Amino acid sequence: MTKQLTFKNLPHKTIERLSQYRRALLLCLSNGKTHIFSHEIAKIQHITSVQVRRDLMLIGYSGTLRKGYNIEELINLIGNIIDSEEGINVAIVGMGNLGRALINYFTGKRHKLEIVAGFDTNPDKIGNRFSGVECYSITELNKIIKQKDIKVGIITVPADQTTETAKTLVKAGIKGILNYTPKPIDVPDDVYLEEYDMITTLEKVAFYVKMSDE
Amino acid sequence: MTKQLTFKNLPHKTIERLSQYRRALLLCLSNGKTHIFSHEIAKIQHITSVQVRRDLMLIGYSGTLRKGYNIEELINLIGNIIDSEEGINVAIVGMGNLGRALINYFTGKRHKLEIVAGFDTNPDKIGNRFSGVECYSITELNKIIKQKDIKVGIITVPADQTTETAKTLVKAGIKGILNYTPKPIDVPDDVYLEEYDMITTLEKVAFYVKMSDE
DNA sequence: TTTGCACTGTTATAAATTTAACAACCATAA
DNA sequence: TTATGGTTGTTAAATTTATAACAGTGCAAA
Repeated sequence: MTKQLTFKNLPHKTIERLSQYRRALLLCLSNGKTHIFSHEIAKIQHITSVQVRRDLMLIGYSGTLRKGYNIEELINLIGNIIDSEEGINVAIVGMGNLGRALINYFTGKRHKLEIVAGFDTNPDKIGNRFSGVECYSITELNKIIKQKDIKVGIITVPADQTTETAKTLVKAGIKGILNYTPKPIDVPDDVYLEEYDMITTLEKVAFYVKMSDE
Repeated sequence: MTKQLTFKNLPHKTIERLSQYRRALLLCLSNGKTHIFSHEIAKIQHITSVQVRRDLMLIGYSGTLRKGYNIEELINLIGNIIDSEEGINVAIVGMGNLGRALINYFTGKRHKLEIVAGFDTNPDKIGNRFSGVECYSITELNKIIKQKDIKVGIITVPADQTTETAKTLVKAGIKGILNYTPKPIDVPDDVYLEEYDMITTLEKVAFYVKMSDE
């Protein structure tokens, strides 16, 4: 009869929104705000206040009537849910523009989630650091992944190297893969896979723009 | 009683999958294949064959029993649905790593969808070409958008410039925006907006990796 | 022929997700 | 004191999306 103690069955979309709420809340906090209403969060995220309240209900957080939610408390709670206590190490395979862009985005922002290695085949890149992240040869991938206890791999290699890269990562014992190439990959069931295809998204935007014309 | 002639109410997810089917089909075609079964498409995309058949039903395409779908025909049909006949011009605002990565991805691949301009504030970039795309000063944005009839804008600027960039694009009359910064933006109802946040996705992967441990 | 099989196309059902509806609460003002 | 208004938390309904079930079809083998 007690509240759930694990968060294993939170809806996927709720997990995504929690991450977004946290980012928005951190910004509010840095602006000196201490409390926030559900409709304020909703406005920022382009969703309804009901959805916000429902998500917070699912994680068992209660606000104060007419005062809203305590921003700091909520940030901490979301952290307890989505972060791993001991932190998770991440590697980027493919240090081209996209790989380096991702490193810039992340570096120094999420202390519980750190990019600790980059990999590439280009000898000019190997040995260098990009925003503080060292680039290794892909031939060392297996070794480094184990050495640094890397659990998540981001694939940003050219499309034709995607399949091979994924295999290498899986063989090295990676637990989660985020594939940014347009080529879908196959992974064993025990590896969590998320794929995002920028071309698809742009084509979708173009489609709805076209539709609005007709 | 006739079949639908417009595709305005295709599910959003179907639109996304159509784009992905096409990409997979183009690859198959270049490998010399002429026909494909629903379960083959499904395997590539990590979905079920039912879903594939359902999507194709929605767009009114019929395959041949025991022979599958004609790849070339299907590619053309998908093109008729999601592409705009006269093509759509796209601009990228923010020619950092991410912007340049996107240009590399797209250039020369989608003839009905072309990146025709980049914008930045950095004087070192302005006037240069990146993978054939010229970089203009952001002060010229309004002029160039109209001159080149650009309908879609991709935002890849640093987070703190996001809001301003979005405003500028909207004011210039853009019809669709794809926002890759972690900062949500507001746009009028007649502008189609798609936001994608790389940090959220990585945090999601990390969450499910953490969960699989517990 | 006939039977079985491997597909497609479609309708029916289920699952996931969002939205609506509303009771409960309490600060404030009349 | 009593009403008003704004906000939370929760249950119910609607919508969207995915899955299952199955009829229909025609090739291939017996």
